[in-house]
Amino acid sequence: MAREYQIKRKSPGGGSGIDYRKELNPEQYAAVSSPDGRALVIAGAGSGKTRTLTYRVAWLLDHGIEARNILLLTFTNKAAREMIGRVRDLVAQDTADLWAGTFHSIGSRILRRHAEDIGHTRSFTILDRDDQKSMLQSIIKAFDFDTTKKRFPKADVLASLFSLVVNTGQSLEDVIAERYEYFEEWFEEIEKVNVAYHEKKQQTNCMDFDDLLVKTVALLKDREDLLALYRKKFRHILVDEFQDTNRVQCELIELLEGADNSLMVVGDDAQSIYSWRGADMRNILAFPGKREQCRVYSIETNYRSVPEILDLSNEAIRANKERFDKNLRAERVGGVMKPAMVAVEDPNMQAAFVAQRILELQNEGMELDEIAVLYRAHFQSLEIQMELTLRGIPFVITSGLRFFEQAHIKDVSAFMRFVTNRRDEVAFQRMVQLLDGVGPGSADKMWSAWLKSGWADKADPPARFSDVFAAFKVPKKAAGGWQQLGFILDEMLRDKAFARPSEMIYSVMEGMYDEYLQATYDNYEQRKSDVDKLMEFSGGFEDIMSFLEQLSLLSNTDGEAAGKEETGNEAKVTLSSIHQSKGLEWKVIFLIWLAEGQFPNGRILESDDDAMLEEERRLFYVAITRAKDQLYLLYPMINPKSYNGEIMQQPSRFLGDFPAAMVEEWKVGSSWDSDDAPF
DNA sequence: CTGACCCTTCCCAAG
DNA sequence: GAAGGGTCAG
Repeated sequence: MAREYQIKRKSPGGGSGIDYRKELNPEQYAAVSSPDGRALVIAGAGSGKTRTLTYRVAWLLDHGIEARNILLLTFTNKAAREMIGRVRDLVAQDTADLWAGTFHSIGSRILRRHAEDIGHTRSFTILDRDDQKSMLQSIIKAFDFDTTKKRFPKADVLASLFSLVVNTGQSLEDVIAERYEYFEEWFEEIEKVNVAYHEKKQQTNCMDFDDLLVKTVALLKDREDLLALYRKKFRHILVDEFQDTNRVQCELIELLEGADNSLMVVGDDAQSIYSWRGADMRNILAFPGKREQCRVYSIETNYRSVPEILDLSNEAIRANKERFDKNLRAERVGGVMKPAMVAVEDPNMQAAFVAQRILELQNEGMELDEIAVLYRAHFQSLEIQMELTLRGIPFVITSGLRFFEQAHIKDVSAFMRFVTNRRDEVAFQRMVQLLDGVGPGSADKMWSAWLKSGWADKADPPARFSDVFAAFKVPKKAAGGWQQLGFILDEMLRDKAFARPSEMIYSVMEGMYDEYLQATYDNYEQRKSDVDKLMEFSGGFEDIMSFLEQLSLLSNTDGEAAGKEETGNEAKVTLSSIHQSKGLEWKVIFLIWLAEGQFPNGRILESDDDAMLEEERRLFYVAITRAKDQLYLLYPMINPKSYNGEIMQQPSRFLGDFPAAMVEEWKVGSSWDSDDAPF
């Protein structure tokens, strides 16, 4: 295979030789070349926001700023990787010292360095939603509240509630009153659980996602020396998707910004779609007002969509009251078709239409990876998945479940978590309950024995876990497995250091987990191949701690790194929630389930909350602005599978927000191939 | 401890 | 209309 090798040319002045004026439009250039200080860039959909940010980074590097003095905050790790990759292609400077990532990953990075200062160790575990749930369940169980007269909120409800408290900065009482009023009579108990939850995280050396932000902010507030250090480090801060930052994130930015660092935030108020996790549009709306001498740039030339689609999107968002007025101008000339408005009988017809249209497009020469099907909620993709499978159309799906959150991946990593963080009770419980004959009861006893042994609190792991374990009383049935578990953990140590992540996974699989998978699941092959992918991914890591950290911070949109699909490089259709499609684009978009109660979502209609409905409309806006060339708006008239029986659906109100003349109505009829006739 | 059975809940979006 | 949680017998 030929090797591709490119020389990065350096201009005589030491700069990259980029002709910024030529490669950017005047609006983009103004933002990219902004002087030091504070700047807000309002960049409409498809206006080259990513391009602007990457060129800004290049500009800074070109003007003598060192990579280690730049902090780039993005919404997903994937976005960070892409931007850094593009910067690297642009400039000759080494970008390895540039900090780029999500708020969570940056927080995690800072906290690892100073874990001891906040009562944790460097090997703290990051809890995902599932771990939080287990921890909360055991806490609730231990309290043993009297729930005979009224039911107590479930663990995952409490997890959302506590998360909202943290992300909005409101008190527990206010959040309950505002969003969970039906739990008000449990207020005192909920507060107790919250306190116990925080204590337990501290005891077990664990942090949840929110802690990564909150504890970073607390650390910087608490320690002037560290704050000064990081302020001095991050002279230039850039923030992407600023409209979706929440209060804690904003606080972190402001702390690092200090009195004289440069801060450029980029965003689009029309694309704010995360208020439900605490995002606050006021952060972007109030940004200039809060700062002296803040420059505001507006980028309104759209390069992505044909005018037919862009005009539609401009009309669609106009129905919202809360917004900056802007008018995106299309750079592109007219396309081949108006957006299609397609009423179909039911979800099956909807799926059939999408599939058939995809095949036709493919015949016309369209690559499948230029096509996406977008929806409000993951479950709405079901019929599409089945139909595409049936017709042999390859697709990738961004499911709600992250790679790391699958049971078998979590099982394997529980071993690694426990070896590195011997206070990690959740991991311990998970690990030992894999043994035959061990359930919650014996797991509890074993954990107590482990605590009593004293090894949980020592800085170094025992030379041999098996020796420590040998003294424990275990159920007869589990004796063999228990001993084997000790040996597996021993293998994960090399003298006093840890084995490589890939060696650890190998030990777990060979030692017992492969057998467990075979005995437990009927889709053994699938799960085994996931673990293989995990092992492959782990090959890139020497250090177990950074491996585990990466794993828990990976989202499914960050995707391929953990190797979800990636078999071959065959082009595939993308199926995605609208939220996860943010920042991406395709030539053809199918937007499905445009019915009242589906999109806008039923709960939002029930709540009768204008602000939430406007966010829903912004979501619609995000969806249609993903399309470059073709847009299909689909509306199923009947929903046969709603769990209270078949119901007729009204078309989404969003379809009435623009003049009918802007779309072309497609009348869909159907015919049966004689072989497939139902009668 | 495990598996069978019944009951309730749920189907909103994610780092 | 499935799936997860709780309960009870073996």
